[in-house]
Amino acid sequence: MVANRRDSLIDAAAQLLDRGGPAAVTLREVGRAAGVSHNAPYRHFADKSDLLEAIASRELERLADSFGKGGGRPREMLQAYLQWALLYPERFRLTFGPWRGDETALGKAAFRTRAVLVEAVAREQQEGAMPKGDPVRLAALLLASANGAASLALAGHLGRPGRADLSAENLVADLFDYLETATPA
Amino acid sequence: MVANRRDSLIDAAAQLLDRGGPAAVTLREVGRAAGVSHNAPYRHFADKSDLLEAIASRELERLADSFGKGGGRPREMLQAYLQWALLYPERFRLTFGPWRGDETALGKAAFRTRAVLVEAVAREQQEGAMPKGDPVRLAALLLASANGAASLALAGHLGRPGRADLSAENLVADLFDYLETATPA
DNA sequence: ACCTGAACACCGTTCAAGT
DNA sequence: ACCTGAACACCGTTCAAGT
Repeated sequence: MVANRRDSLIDAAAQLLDRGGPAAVTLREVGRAAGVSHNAPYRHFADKSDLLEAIASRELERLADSFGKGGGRPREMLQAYLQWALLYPERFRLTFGPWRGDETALGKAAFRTRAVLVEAVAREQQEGAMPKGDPVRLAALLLASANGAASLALAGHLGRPGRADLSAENLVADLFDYLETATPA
Repeated sequence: MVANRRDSLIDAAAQLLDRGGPAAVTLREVGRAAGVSHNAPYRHFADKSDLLEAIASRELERLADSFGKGGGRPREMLQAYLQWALLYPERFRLTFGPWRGDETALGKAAFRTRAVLVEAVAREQQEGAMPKGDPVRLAALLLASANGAASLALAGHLGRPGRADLSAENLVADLFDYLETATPA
């Protein structure tokens, strides 16, 4: 049942990430959790950044899969996106944080995730439920809004005492409502 | 002309941050740039996080000031926000990244920055240029969208070959256009 | 009150060596 | 091909000591 060593190292690193952020992902602790020495990971990853990148790549693949399930509507996809981000803050920050490489597995996974959303937006447009226009650009706006809403919510930049309605979910819902209003009948 | 030591330490730290991110902000280098020993900063900041928080706090104050200038319209404020974020990526990520404290100077500075935008949104609504509704919530959506657009642009999650129009500025402009269309005449 | 130098524990990475 | 243990340079933080 145990996957190959590379996968088990990614598993261990992801769990450490969830608990304490990127700083808690030390190669010594990763090795200990996987039952190997502290520099055995260097046989599978170029360095620590490469290991973190492998986590992000896996998260993007899973995100694309979750987009595929459900009714295939943009609204549901973005809500799934928010649930994932708020449930796994560190994975979210890592996945959509800055990269280094150009044409890595990460870039391809990100492209696939976006493509699923773009198709859903295009369908919605044809049904007259969203404004016309380039679906790639509209999907980018949706992703940007959800990303920012989740980021600000996690950082405590949205909430203030007595304003529980300022949630990431509500902000994204507002955006969809505005888009619906902006769609000619 | 030299400010007090605390300010000069923040200056040095901010420059190191711009060059190499939070990891490049080592207390040894900060001390060296400020002409003191590597642990003199501990007389002015509780720890490294506290020093980074001081940078973020200062950036938020400056952002609120820049919001105050110009025509006082939300569209211009958000464009100023994007320019700052794209020009100083590391300060942007630090400022809107996760915090620890609750009621620190950082929280107050963030509140002030948001308040300026909220007032501008309320004015726009009264002029019939933006949809009615809670201006706090609409301002939060604007900030979230701009934040996410800048974040994805910086991370390379927006661009792809031959799609230079997928910029943070354009996405935010699209949002303002949708909001205008969604406003009854 | 503010600063210094030494010291501690920790980390990423490299390398010679093992199977 | 994959792993280990020692070693190196570096870092955040603490502490005894100075002015």
